[in-house]
Amino acid sequence: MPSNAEPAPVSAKPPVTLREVAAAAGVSVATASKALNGQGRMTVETRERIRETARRLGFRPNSLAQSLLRKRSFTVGLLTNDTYGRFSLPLMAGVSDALVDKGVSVFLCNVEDDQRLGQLHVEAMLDKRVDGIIATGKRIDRHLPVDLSNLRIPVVYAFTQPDPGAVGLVSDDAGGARLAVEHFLRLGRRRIAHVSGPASFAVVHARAKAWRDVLKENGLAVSEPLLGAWSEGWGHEAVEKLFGKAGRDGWPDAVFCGNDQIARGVIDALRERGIRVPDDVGVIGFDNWEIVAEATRPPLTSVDMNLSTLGREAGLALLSLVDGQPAAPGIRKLPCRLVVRQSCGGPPE
Amino acid sequence: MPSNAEPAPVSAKPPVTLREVAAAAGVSVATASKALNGQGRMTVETRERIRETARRLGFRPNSLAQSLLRKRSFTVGLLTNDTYGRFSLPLMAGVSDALVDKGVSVFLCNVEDDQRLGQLHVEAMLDKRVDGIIATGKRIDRHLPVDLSNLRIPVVYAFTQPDPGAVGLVSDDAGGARLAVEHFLRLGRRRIAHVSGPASFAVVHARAKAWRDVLKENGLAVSEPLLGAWSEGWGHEAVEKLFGKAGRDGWPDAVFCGNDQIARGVIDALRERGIRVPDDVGVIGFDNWEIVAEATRPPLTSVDMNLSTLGREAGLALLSLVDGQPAAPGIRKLPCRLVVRQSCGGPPE
DNA sequence: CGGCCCTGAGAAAACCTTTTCCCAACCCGC
DNA sequence: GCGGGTTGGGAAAAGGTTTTCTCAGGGCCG
Repeated sequence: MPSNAEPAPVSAKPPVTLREVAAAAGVSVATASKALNGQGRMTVETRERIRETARRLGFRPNSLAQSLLRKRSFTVGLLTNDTYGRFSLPLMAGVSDALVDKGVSVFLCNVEDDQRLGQLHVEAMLDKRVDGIIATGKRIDRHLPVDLSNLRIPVVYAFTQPDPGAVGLVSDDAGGARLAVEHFLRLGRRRIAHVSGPASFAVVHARAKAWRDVLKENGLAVSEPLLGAWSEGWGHEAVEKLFGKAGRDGWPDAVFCGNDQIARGVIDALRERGIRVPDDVGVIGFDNWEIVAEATRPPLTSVDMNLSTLGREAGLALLSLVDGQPAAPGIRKLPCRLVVRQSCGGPPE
Repeated sequence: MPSNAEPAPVSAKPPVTLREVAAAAGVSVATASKALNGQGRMTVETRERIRETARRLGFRPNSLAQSLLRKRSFTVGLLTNDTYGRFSLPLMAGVSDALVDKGVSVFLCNVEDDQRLGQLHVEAMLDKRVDGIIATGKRIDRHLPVDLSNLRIPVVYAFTQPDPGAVGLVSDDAGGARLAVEHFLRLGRRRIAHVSGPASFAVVHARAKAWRDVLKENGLAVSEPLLGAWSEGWGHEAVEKLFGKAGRDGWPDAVFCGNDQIARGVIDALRERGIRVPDDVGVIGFDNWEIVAEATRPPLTSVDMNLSTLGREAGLALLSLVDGQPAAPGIRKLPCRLVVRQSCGGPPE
């Protein structure tokens, strides 16, 4: 039973093709193509007439057809296994932002830690003829569960362990740690403890080494870092270890934490003990996870890894690789940035 | 000066085409295509020979060419303006997971709140002939800064305000609030306060209304909800308002919070006042942001909006729209789920 | 006035796959 | 032996664009 007052379908008419534009302008498709791309030779009038016709008809070239011919799809794949963490999102946004302006779109590929899923996504990308792939992870020292080593298209690794000989971008963790410790030193702090995550993370060692190096360079006593978990709970425990012993003289006057959650735990635990932050002890975190850093009391000074810049750089690096520019393989470290809030206080008077 | 010991290029050889497979198998491309797709008629031997040849050569059909012909690209666009929040990530992962198995890839489009960026991305999607678009936001009651209303391809809205007449999926905030309040009631709590976010958010009212409704249905006294910000700080303030007045008798024995950060603030503030959670007061949050919910002391019972399920459903809904199945327009609400931890205690003895 | 070059534009191939139509050969029954 | 049906497989068009080649006409120089 046909309905007689059906609303117009949402507009099923197919997109305008170049052929239609050419017909409407009274030229051949070849000429139309050249007119729109600024190629070939023709009178200014012809070119303008075609352009105007295309505009009037709302012509937009079919990317699929273009890609098929040019062997460039203006598309890249973004692999990640960090779908619940907070690292990948700014990174992905950075990639996307860097590329959208160049007309390149990004396929989101969530591979978790699942080999099958990784395989599936990589094959889908290859079939769709992406121009390149960016691999991203939640850990700088771990591989994604996929083999990207013989892919015939360029690959850039961002915030994850690259294949040997590939180009990788990571944050400069040691530099970030330096930033923090040197900030403490500038403020006159001298007994700077370090509380960080599990020893199984490479960044833990990189940051700890930088912390120790800066202390040594400044002729200060060096102790062992306290390694535990990436959690608030561990921050509490660490405070117990550091400030549990009697004798205020042995207490640190600054704590550099491996991430913001630990720092949060440290600050809370210090307050519960009646130790003032920043007056008695300064605290610096890592990651600059704003929602945590701004909720601590006082707000937390923290090292920002500039992940969206990292993503942006990764996108641009991939693009130049796609354009055939050879890139120096190896790992490029991007600087961190210290975001100063109120957990370190000012210089001593 | 040509180098004489150059390492072999990473393998610049182009992918195997169907034509090559056909030639290798000694048949025409038509036959090869039919053999691989299970179409047409030919002897079992021919079919197997072609398949074997394709396998041996590592043939993979060019999606671009297929898409061009079939007028289906097996790609969809995912628009979001929540690149730093925690809502979009599980949602995006859900979409991606639901689609990858169907061979559909997802374009990530970060539009922030930028009209230009939105326009850019939508045009790129259209040019790339996506089969459909999923629009996602960080707020259920706000539009994305793009017009998706006359697009000739299907659009599904997930966790954002849909256009009238479009299909939208959101979480059932009222249902979620019910879950929380009824849980309190089952545990014997009777004086249940509600602390939530800014009145400018629609969800604040939806949840508050459900809270009030459940109380009324159970013949309990109803007060005004405390509306403020989505922050820990507001949780602290709210505790001051609720528990500042003398007279322990007037105090609530449960607080239902509009999100986990508020709940965190509430729990911390209660502890600072020496009020025990859950013994004296039960607390429930919203969002089930694990990293927060598990860090509160005690760990926080919270309402989970099942965002990855929401994403999955959005993906499937879009797919069936793309397949031409008409979908009932309007907003579909997906149930929430209460994740019980330790901030509510057991039933009273 | 003839040859040459330049200009403006079109025809056709190419990209890779799918699908429709077609054809030759073979088998069967009469 | 011949018409009709079936079987196995190929030719060609289609999808939308880009690019190379070709070509006709006109202007210029000698």
